Amino acid sequence: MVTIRDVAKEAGVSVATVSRVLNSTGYVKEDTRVRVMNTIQKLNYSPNEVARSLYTRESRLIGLLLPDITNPFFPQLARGIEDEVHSHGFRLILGNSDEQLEKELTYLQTFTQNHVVGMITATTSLAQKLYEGLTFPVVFLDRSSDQYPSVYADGFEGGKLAAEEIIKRGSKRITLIKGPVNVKPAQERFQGSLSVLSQSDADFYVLNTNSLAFDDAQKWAKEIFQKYPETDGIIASNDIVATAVLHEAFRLEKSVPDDLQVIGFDDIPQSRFSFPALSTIRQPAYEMGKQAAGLLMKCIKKEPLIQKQVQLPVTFIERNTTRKVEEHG
Amino acid sequence: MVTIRDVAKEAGVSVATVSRVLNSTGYVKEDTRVRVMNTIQKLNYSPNEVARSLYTRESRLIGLLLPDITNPFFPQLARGIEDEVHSHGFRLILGNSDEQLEKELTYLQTFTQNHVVGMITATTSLAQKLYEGLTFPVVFLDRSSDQYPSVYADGFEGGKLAAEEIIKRGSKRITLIKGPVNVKPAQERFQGSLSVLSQSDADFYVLNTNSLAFDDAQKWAKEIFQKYPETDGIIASNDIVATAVLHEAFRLEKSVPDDLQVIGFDDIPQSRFSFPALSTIRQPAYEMGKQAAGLLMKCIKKEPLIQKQVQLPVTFIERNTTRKVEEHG
DNA sequence: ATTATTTGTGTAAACGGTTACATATATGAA
DNA sequence: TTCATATATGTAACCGTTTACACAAATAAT
Repeated sequence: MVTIRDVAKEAGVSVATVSRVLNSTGYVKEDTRVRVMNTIQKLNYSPNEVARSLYTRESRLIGLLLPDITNPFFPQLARGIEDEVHSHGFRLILGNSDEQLEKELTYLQTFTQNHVVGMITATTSLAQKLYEGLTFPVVFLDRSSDQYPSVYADGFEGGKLAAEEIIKRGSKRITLIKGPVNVKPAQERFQGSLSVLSQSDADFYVLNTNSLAFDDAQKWAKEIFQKYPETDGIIASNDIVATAVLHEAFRLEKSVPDDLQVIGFDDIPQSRFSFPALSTIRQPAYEMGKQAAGLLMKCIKKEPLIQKQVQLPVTFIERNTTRKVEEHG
Repeated sequence: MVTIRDVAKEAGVSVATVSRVLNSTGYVKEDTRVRVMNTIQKLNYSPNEVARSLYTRESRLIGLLLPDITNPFFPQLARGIEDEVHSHGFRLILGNSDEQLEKELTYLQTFTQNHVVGMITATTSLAQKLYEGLTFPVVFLDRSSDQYPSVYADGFEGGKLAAEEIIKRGSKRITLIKGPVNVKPAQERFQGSLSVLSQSDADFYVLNTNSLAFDDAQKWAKEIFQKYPETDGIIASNDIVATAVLHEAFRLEKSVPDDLQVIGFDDIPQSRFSFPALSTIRQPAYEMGKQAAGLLMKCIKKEPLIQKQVQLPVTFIERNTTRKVEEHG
């Protein structure tokens, strides 16, 4: 491995000078600058980030903690983050927490030990105070926090929107799927929908669930049609659950959207490929990731934050699991 | 930040001793061992990975280079890798290459500069020789290589399987979607299917495409039914494309699987939620990730590899976009 | 009792950068 | 000319670990 000393010797200067041209700091004569640059090229030298990081006490790494990259909502977030931080010269250390405290701790330690300059977490921090001792800035994503900068979609509004749209389109016996209690965004949506439903003249039934995973979704779907067969509108906790519901509805030969309307949440990429294409409340996942990363960049560069909390708007994406509103006018 | 010296002083020993208990190397008396351990606990000391890495010249980081985490096939791979390496105490630096040489280079440099102990790449290495100068082991995933250890599914066999199954189930005018030429696994599948089709008595039409992305898939789908409206069987280059095809078929009110059979490739998680549920050739993505990581672990630990190339079997997942074989006898 | 070996611990030199400080020369102002 | 300042470069300390080496005490072997 070629070190800064090799370059210095070859170029006939001191390591300090090489360091100066590398970082464009201090004074260095143009002649020597090009000489050093040439030597760097010639020796194919690339500075050791670890050594740099040891002295400066910070790396160019950013920690990213997600519940589970396998859940189709998160790759979008991750990609938005990656694109943004990459353009600033930072790289990501990725961790899946599975919403388990232990794994979360492991990664917090990893991030600290590796001198990350900041982190973004989309995990329901089971212990917010874990983050207090950290020496680097933290941005919460897909979770709100009043202590820390955070980026999240307006879940409550999204929940309201879903309920309003489904009512507006004529559902009278609505099933509201309540996501896991420990997943905060899911609860906010739930509360939003609940607030609308409880003031409407529609009957409604709340189904309690404890997971948002593929494998469980089908189970909930079956359960709904058993327990509440006359339901004519389902507000799912996310698109995965909605898709499972759709699937089950087809199996039971229910006609969507004529006899049954379904609304999802998230607008994951594959939702528009379901049949019928899923109507859903869209969270701008990629954008959320980008914004969270942007916020973190500012924290890192110690620029003042205009606003610590960024709440992104949700939108109703009208596709084919809901009826056209004109039809019902 | 509490350092090893703080611990040493507090425990009344030298830094060497602390290091010894940390790494369980050399001799250290039981009394002092527990004393040091207690001090570590008391001061909440956690060793600085960067300093460690500088001296030992290796970190506990592993580089992971993917084409695009947003493509639903890759999160599965990533998760398999993460689970495996995590259990060995390693962490991941994640990069998206978008199959661009420049980004690939950036990450190769990042990995080197950060002293990763190894890397896994699922990118079509545009320049295999880039990997020659690397100081750490590399495992290719979802790509075969005879130089480097690699883990991949049997794409050729998968392609054959798809063609065989669709023919067996009675399609006579088959459309074969040829994925992007630069995506090797897609080409292998294509070749596999081609080899079967060309020896069969079915008519077939090959559609050239240059992307596997969501956004383009719908375009190809429309194109197929325009150019070859009488087709009664479509072999898609992956599940995303297959889903788009399905969607378009529904729009055109084609009956699947009665008038049109569709087979995908990959078996991404959401494929079983499409309607009709997608028949597909399954690649065991999670398992592939795990195996690749396992191979890398062995390389890192300098254990001998029993086999450098791991080819995982593909399987036909019979769902509802293909007819039952009995029906056709 | 003497020597060899095992056990236990400390000192200081790495690892490869960055930067405070020292020094020297060039340039400009008085 | 003389002093102040800007420019240019080098020396060495430091970041927080690991480990080679030295040394001493305890234990085992003769």
